[in-house]
Amino acid sequence: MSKPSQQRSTTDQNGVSVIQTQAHSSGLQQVPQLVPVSPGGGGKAVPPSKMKKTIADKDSDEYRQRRERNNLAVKKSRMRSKQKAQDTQQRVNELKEENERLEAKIKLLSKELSVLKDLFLEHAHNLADNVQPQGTEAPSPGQNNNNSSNNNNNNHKHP
DNA sequence: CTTTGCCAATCAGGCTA
DNA sequence: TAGCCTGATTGGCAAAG
Repeated sequence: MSKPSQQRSTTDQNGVSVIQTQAHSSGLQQVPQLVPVSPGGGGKAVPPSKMKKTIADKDSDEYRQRRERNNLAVKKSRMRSKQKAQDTQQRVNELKEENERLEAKIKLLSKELSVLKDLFLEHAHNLADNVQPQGTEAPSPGQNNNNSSNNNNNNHKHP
């Protein structure tokens, strides 16, 4: 939205751009960047000794192109950073929802287990009551009851 | 106060002599 | 392997909304 802030630019038309970077009031940074500019424009590095000559050659096309590329890279980088943050937040929300679903499932299954336990215990008690009627002792181990007509009331029928 | 844009410094990885 | 090159990242600042 906002636009050029720190640069007063005069004529940015055909390569000839006079852009003056406003010195930051704080004066903390703005150390001139070493911009390698080779005479032939080959793009090759310039030895440090010659570099000083071309320091902060802010009027050069080389400089402007470099700035423009960097500005694009900055935009790209910050967009990615933003996207990553959004993705992370979305993932957090998804995991929270999944957690809630799983908690609900645990609750349901616990309830089901409780009901089944109760049924089992009730059944077990009924069995115990039928196998050992009141006032009757269990037969002694060595004494086999060979009476076939005896009706033992156990419900243990295995089909 | 937040957003947007720019600048400069620095980092990281590929390339070359 | 050292030095260079370039895109990516980061911090600071200013202006606009």
